[in-house]
Amino acid sequence: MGDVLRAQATAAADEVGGAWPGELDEHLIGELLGDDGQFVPAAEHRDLYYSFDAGTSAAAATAACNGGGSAEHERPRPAPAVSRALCSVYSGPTIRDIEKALSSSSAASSRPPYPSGRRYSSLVEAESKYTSKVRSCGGKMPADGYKWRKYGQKSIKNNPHPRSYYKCTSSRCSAKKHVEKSTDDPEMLIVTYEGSHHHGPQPLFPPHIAQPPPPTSVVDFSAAAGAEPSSSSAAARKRKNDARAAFSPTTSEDDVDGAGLRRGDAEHAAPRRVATDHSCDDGGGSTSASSAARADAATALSSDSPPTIWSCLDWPWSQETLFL
DNA sequence: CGGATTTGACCCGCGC
DNA sequence: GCGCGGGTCAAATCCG
Repeated sequence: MGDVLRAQATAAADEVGGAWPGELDEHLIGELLGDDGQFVPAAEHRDLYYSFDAGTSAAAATAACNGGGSAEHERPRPAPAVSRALCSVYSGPTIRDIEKALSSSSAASSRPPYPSGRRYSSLVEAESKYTSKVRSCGGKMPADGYKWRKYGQKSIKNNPHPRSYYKCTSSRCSAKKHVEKSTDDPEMLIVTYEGSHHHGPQPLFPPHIAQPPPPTSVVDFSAAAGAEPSSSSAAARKRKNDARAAFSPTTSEDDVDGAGLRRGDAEHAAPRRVATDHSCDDGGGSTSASSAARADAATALSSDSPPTIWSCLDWPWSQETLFL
């Protein structure tokens, strides 16, 4: 989880400092992340995280997905292409989500940290389990920067939509999530995260996808991902490969209802259409959404986008979190 | 052929 | 103790 947090914290710092990554970033990240990589809320920086109001609503998320629109806060809106791209890339917990989770769990302290199964869940589920409502883009659930493997699907009582179960593909990572459609609003995906990511980077924009931003806004994937200090080129290569994997269309998070296309179907039905059709509602599955994200991001980053483009990333913008 | 997904079976906790 | 429901496993299947 630390990697996402680090990236978000860096983005937040960038929002304030205007430089990426800068000394402020490193300082802030250092404070945000504890020695063990766990998120440590820093009250003095709270305003940095939440310079926008609490209304990171699903409606705003949809607006972001659709390329801007009704901005409920004064923050500069992302470029439409980048907005859509990131919408398709990240849907994980927000800083606010995590802080809420930690604050709520702090009340119920002295519980084992990472529930790894239902044998523990009844005891510790409030510790590192939280639910987010994510408004899907055209029925697709955007990737959240991690690589997940679906390991089960179960029909749930009182919900016509089956629940899909995912594990993080990292071998030593116990993070899990399950995704189901809301009974009230099928456009809303209820994503329940459980456990934490213990591994390194799966950054949003690996080098093979997009040119790195200008020097003033270089995205340091190794740092942004919260990895331990780079100790070898092999580790660096692995991180890059992980980054690639994070972008690979290996999950079918959009296929929450089990009625989606198989990978090949989704990928080949219109694999490049959405790259030019700047629509969230591409109907091509997460694969195509990711392709669109990559294409848009590459376009945004390699074109005349401002160097501080990352500072106005309004991500994650489609979260309503309900902590259990 | 390796990796990811699907899906039925199985396990376990909980309520009655 | 039993049944129900949720979560996980693992073989089968699919795809690049």
